Amino acid sequence: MNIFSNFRSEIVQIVEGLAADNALPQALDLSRIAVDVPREAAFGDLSTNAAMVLSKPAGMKPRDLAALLVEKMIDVEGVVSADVAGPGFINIRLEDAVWRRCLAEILAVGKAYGDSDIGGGEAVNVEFVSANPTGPLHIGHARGSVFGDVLASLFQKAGYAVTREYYINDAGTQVDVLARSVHLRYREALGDDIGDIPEGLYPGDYLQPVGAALADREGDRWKDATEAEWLLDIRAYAIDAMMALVREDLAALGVRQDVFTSERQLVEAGKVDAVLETLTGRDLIYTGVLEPPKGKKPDDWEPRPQTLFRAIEFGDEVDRPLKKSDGSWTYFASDIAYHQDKYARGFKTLIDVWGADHGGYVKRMTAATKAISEGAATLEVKICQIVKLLDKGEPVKMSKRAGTFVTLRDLIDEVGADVVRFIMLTRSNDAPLDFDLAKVTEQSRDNPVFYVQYAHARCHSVARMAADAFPELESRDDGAANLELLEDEAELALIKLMAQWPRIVESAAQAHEPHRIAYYLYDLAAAFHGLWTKGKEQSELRFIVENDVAHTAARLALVRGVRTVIASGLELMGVTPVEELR
RNA sequence: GCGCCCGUAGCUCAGCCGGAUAGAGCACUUGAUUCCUAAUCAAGGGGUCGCAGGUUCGAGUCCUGCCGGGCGCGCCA
Repeated sequence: MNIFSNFRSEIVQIVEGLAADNALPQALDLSRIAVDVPREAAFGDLSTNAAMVLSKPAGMKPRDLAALLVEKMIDVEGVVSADVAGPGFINIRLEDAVWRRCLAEILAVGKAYGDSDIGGGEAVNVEFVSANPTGPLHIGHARGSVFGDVLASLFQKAGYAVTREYYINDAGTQVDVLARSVHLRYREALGDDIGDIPEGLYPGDYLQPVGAALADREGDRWKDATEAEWLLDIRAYAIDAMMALVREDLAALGVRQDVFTSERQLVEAGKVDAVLETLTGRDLIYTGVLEPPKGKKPDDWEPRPQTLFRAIEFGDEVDRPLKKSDGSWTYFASDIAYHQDKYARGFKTLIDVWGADHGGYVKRMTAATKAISEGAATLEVKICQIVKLLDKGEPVKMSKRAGTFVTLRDLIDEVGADVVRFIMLTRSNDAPLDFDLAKVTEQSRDNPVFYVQYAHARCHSVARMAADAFPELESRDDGAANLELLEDEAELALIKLMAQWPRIVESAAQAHEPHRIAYYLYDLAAAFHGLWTKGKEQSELRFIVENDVAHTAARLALVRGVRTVIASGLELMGVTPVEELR
């Protein structure tokens, strides 16, 4: 049940009824009608802009049209009053019973509350992380990982058929560098003195065990061999080892992707040649010479004929190169094939989650997606801005050589996966994020993870205390509670906030903004903490009322509702709701 | 030089398809604890929503120009 969308349907029916009676024109555009929560609780429970958005096409003054609508609205089930306000808003007040029924529904459906079918089972592909298989994930990957994972969960809860996907960039020059780095570690494991890691190779310690395992398995057969002899084998081995590392890191963060697509396999299966042949057939690929970028001309710039994709025709600024000078495909070329592959697998809605440093790449990829699907598929790229790692307000030095940790795994070991996940969603993806190691484990209102978890734990605490005070309540289910005993404004306000959960889920899914979940949970936690303290100041409002099983049962039902919604939200974020804080 | 993102309270940031008197936390001031976890709560001060135009019944939100910060800009991914 979603009170807001239900009521919107009522309004639409009223307008259509008036049109049928010729009191309003036929075929009005009703799409802009919205039902919201008024800014001030004093205005009422719901408000709608219907009269204002329809006034012009209806040829009526907003307030006159509002008055017409109000006449019908007061007859709607559950409505206490409907009033015209301001420029033509209609404020609606609902019977308390409506809100109590809402609570009853939350208790009945549990964590499924908030599930929606607006997705209609539509297939959505969310590609995220897609880090190069050259090392463990670092803190920068953490944000994209959590963002993509929770966005996918949101789609699921909103009724879409989601695929979580990881693109393995195992075909470029980076993985050759990886292979050489591993060969060095392999020789090291066999006793060679390798000295300092040469410039241009990966220096990380994490390659030592990879080299050692290789030495164990293969002996010294490649020790003094030429690169041509070992490159393919060691590269394949190293990529597998790195992907195993990445999967472990993702698992530690609670992320599990459905599909891993290998760039190399796309290339070897001829998918790149195929898609580019198709585009060539449509005259979207040509050989031309690009202008150097103005104002920032690379030192070694020289005009050169290149194989180019007509990205300009699809909204990009310049046409984009597809081939390197050595004849191999650019990353862009194989990425076109990859997106074509996703489209061919039936996805018309594609989402890519990228880091801020890839922002300059968005237009060409959306252009290419339009081209390969001939406009049938849309790609939306979500850019996650950088994460600034701090400790007590001071930036943490990100030296690879120094002991300061930078990997995702170290971060998880330090503060826990739940904290990492929650904090990564406390900002819009467009805004840079400060991740302060000291602050995120602090137990204060300033730390949203703690604040929300504390509210959830308090809900459990009340239940534990109540079980002692009223053992007979344990065997009773919430359905037996008389919710009419919930009369205080603060109690009803809490239910009204919970009633917003389904629309929060829907709007966050539609806007592709998982951070709204975190903000909502913070608000709900604040309302709950407020009611708690109110009970300290007015003892008749305490959840557990001495010698009054009925009131206690009703309030326990309310608390269970809060707990359900918070737990539902936390689980959507992939965060474990805790029952006790220590 | 061009493109993308950002600019909202002293600081860090929310603000849903344009909607009513722009919100939260921190910091500051004051108050609440024999009592379900005070790890919390209540109240108060604090704003030219970067600047200037435009569209609209209505703009923090949309459009244009400018200013400031970040990221990126042919054969890295």
